[in-house]
Amino acid sequence: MNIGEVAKRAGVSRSTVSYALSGKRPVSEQTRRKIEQVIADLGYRPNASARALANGRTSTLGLVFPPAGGHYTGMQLDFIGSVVEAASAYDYDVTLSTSGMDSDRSFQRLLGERRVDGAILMEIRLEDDRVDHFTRVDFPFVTIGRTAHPEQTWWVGIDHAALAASCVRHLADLGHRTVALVNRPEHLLRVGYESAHRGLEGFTKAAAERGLTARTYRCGDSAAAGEACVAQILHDDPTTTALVTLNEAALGGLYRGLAEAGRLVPHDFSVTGIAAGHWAETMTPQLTAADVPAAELGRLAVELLVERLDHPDATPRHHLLTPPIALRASTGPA
Amino acid sequence: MNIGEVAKRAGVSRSTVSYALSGKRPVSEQTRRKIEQVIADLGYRPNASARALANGRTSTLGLVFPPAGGHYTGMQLDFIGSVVEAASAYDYDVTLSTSGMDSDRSFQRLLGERRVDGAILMEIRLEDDRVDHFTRVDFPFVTIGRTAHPEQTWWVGIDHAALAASCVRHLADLGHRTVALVNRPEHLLRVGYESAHRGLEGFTKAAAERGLTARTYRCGDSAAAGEACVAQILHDDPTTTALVTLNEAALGGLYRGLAEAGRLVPHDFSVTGIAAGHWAETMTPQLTAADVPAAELGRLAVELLVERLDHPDATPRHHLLTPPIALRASTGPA
DNA sequence: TTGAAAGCGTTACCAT
DNA sequence: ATGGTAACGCTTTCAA
Repeated sequence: MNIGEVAKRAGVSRSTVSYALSGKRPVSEQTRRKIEQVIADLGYRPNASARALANGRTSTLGLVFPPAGGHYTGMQLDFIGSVVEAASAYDYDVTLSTSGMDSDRSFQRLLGERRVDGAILMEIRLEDDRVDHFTRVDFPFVTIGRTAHPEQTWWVGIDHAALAASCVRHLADLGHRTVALVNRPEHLLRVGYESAHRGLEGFTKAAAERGLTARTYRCGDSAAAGEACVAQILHDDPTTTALVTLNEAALGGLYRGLAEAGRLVPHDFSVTGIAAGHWAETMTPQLTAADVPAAELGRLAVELLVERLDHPDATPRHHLLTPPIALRASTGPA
Repeated sequence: MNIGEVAKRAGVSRSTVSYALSGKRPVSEQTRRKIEQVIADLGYRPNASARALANGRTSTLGLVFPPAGGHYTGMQLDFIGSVVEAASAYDYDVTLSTSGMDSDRSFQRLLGERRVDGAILMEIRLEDDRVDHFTRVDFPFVTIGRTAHPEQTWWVGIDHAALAASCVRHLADLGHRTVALVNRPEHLLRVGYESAHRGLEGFTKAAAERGLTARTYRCGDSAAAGEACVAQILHDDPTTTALVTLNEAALGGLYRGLAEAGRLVPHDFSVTGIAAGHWAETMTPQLTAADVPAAELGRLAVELLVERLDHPDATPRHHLLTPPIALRASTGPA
């Protein structure tokens, strides 16, 4: 059941069928109906590979996210889901590629073999070789997150610095004087992970502005690491009364560590940070946090990429989101 | 930079280049080296669309998972990640498709336009029209989870009935006499969601065998719903001393509800269920639970699918996993 | 308004 | 061991 078969049964040429389908050339009402009839009877659908070969576009987007090993966060799943749904609305498929560096196998396949028309990159680093590579070969892409020099690139992101800063100010307003930052793991900072660096920067700056005593910690992406991290914080400075976390996966462990140290949240100790909204709500007490609008970011990324694909010479655009802190139950007066 | 260009520069024909690449026909050592040289210089990679058109295979697998709306669970992300990684090891890409029913748009695209060679279906229902559809059109697929009649199909899954039953027995062994089941939401049961039904079945049967008083509840996939569910459970029968949950997303709410009711876990009340391991560990106290080996399931699903694609007439195979309960800190003597 | 035919970049069969 | 060429199924230009 290819286009030739449809043409034969409808008594027209293949080109007429093609035009009837695409509407790029007028087709008489009569033949159009005849063709539609045959198509419905046969259940014909044009072959995607042939179509891709003919017009040089695959109607597929690549979504590049880092390999497992490190656990995935809830945020990442929300991104993936929203990207797939948004892409589907524009008639694009999404193929996944796990890749940390531009040397990855599946990453090279997507690009080299032209399996996708464009790509969305997650988990951006300040200096990102994947971004450099895409830019160098002029391949259309949008990043979720931004590099150190995002001027000429297309991206969506949240303002981690502003978010971390507003967490600090929120704590300062409540009277806290000694605070800690629970960041992502050491190795992510070392490779220049954007959110970890910008969050750290915002935290540090805001703490200085408010004259707070501030310490920063790197913490593994697990409950166990979070628990250990709290112990360290309280050991280093027992007068600490609040923390800001950029580490979603450690959150449960942070709570547990505080409980073990006999610090009641929010009475004796305040916790806040950046996290996915529904995750923040599973905690007890519910986490006062800047909710990452992952679904919206995914949708915006797709919209930008589609726009870029439709207008290859458009000037780069971006969206920087600064969601407000959702006040819940994990922070209180010092 | 297509195969013709390579051929020209190497001074051979296109077919020779093709055979040098695929190894399906002997090529003299000399020309092979010359060709490889040119390929390296040009950075040539065969075009995936052309290749797919020529040999009728896309080297892409479809991964069908349900649309958002209901939040995704941690398990689902683990599946996705492991499927992508395993597929990559077999040189397959993975394209995602959100679909609840066989009528979905992106689902139809994947199938109808032959964008994928085979598919992996998640979130299986006992009577699943997607499975029926795939079977009817003889499209190669593997399900994560199994239908009511899985005899002639390829699948991987976990034995939810056995897992729920062993949770019940664990509680009975601890002396609990009145227990509750926190299941997935009403609408999922109504559409015949496998894990919810089989879990319910295993729970009910095991409770009867041990002569326990048992009640079952349907609970929304959120912390708030979990909180409400616990309130209901304790209202319906205040003598309830333990619960089994199939609902990962509600877990945080269940703990909160118990705390609000003044029931200390595990001292006054035991909680157990089926969940992803690292999720179970973020809870305080850590959840004693049957850990779903999501990563392993994803890998096995890919292996089965690849096998099926390589041997179209092989007889259906499957893997039924029954992970043991990991004893943590949320259960204790009645 | 429609048809014929030349691509798109591979693969694989048929020759030599 | 290698080359020529007809597929694969679609789009689009050129003609009528």
